[in-house]
Amino acid sequence: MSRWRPDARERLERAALELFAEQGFAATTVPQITARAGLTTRTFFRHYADKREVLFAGEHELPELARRMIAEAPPAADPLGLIVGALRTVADTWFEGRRDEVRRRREIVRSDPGLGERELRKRAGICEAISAGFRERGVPAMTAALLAETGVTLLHVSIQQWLDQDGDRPLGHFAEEALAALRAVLHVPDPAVTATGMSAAATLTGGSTVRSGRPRERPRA
Amino acid sequence: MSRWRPDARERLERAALELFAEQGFAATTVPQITARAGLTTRTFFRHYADKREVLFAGEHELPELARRMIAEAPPAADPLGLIVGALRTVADTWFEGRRDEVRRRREIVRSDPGLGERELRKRAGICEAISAGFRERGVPAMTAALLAETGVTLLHVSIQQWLDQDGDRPLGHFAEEALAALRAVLHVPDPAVTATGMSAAATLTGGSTVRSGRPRERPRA
DNA sequence: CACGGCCATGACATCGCGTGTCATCAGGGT
DNA sequence: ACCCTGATGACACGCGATGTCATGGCCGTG
Repeated sequence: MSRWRPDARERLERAALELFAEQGFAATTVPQITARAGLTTRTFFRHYADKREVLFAGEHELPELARRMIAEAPPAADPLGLIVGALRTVADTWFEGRRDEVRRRREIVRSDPGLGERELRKRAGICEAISAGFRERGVPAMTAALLAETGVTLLHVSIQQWLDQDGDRPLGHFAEEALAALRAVLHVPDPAVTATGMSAAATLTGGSTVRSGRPRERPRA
Repeated sequence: MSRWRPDARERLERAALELFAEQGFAATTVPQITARAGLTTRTFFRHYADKREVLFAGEHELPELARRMIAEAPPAADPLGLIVGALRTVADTWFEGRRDEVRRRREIVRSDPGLGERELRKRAGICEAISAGFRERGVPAMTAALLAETGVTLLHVSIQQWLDQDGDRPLGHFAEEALAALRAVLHVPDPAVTATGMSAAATLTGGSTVRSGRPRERPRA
């Protein structure tokens, strides 16, 4: 272990984080990162598929972990219970106590559309894994997909509230609140009002041209 | 109208679609597209922010349309009714009758991770627009976000089933089925079964090292 | 009808990302 | 001692994406 310092990935991630915070993601080049880490550009791309990926390292196992959490749970457990339990576990073991760090990360991701896309892809990967886990327990495909999407949505929505709050209510509280709100909103057996909503939507859609106009030169970052 | 043929965008999109179908998205270069369209590379990027965007042209107004559909509906309408109505409208006016076309598009998007990311971003944009529409009607932020995510999820899940089916049930049927399934799944009390799910999750999470392993050189397209 | 601004496009240059390829050099097993 | 493995450096290169300037129809104005 004399020729190369053994912590290449750690150095790369640290350097990238620093530079992204200092001068933004788009303005930071890979050579800058590798220079600060004492490595070469080629080495960077041996560790990360692209420049964005350096921000999402460490989450690579989440899909597989999520799938196992769902698939290997006791056979008798009901699906929603699994979602709620997983939500609580993730909230406690992954997020709680790291709020400022998560906030800083969110700021970086928000600053660049490309990073946002990558984040969405990661979420979709976890979602698909959860869905697969449910299918392994015999849950029909559509129900499995809905359970997975709902779980991921509940976590995402509650995380946003958790990060935006002024106080310091734990993430779990927001998750419970989100589930309660979702339930409240879906229990609506009022066909008359539903019909009103339909007609309104149809009115707005019917008369408007759906395809027209063109964007000019796009205002990029 | 003699110096330039006036349908630059149409030609670009047609050429891009053809080339993507012929030789794949990644293997197609922008110069190839512009050559077939009789234009230059620079012109391509005047119309589309990046190579992927040429596949998503025409959806640019969807977020604004969605926001208006929600925000400008009759004040008395209940939120879920709006979602259901919008779902039905979109299913009938946007998707119905285009199943093969939508299938082909899905195949292209599936073939490239970058296209998948862009698709997710578009979905997220529509979701945020719907959420904004609900907030304009006074719906609390968390509820608005949940409604929007739920609506988009229902549409997405039902579209997948609709595309995968052998028969030709209309998309609306799948949407109704999805809503019913989501309700059924959420219509569960919170007994001790939740604790079972929790313990299983905790067991799986507790003992495993969360950060380890590294991907080798990634297998790109 | 002539002038001039507007705007879409062409032509050119350039930067950074991402990849293929080969050489180099540690450690470990035989 | 030998070779294999595996991580890294060094170099080249193609393509995506952008800035800048030139060109020349279109259209409004006087």
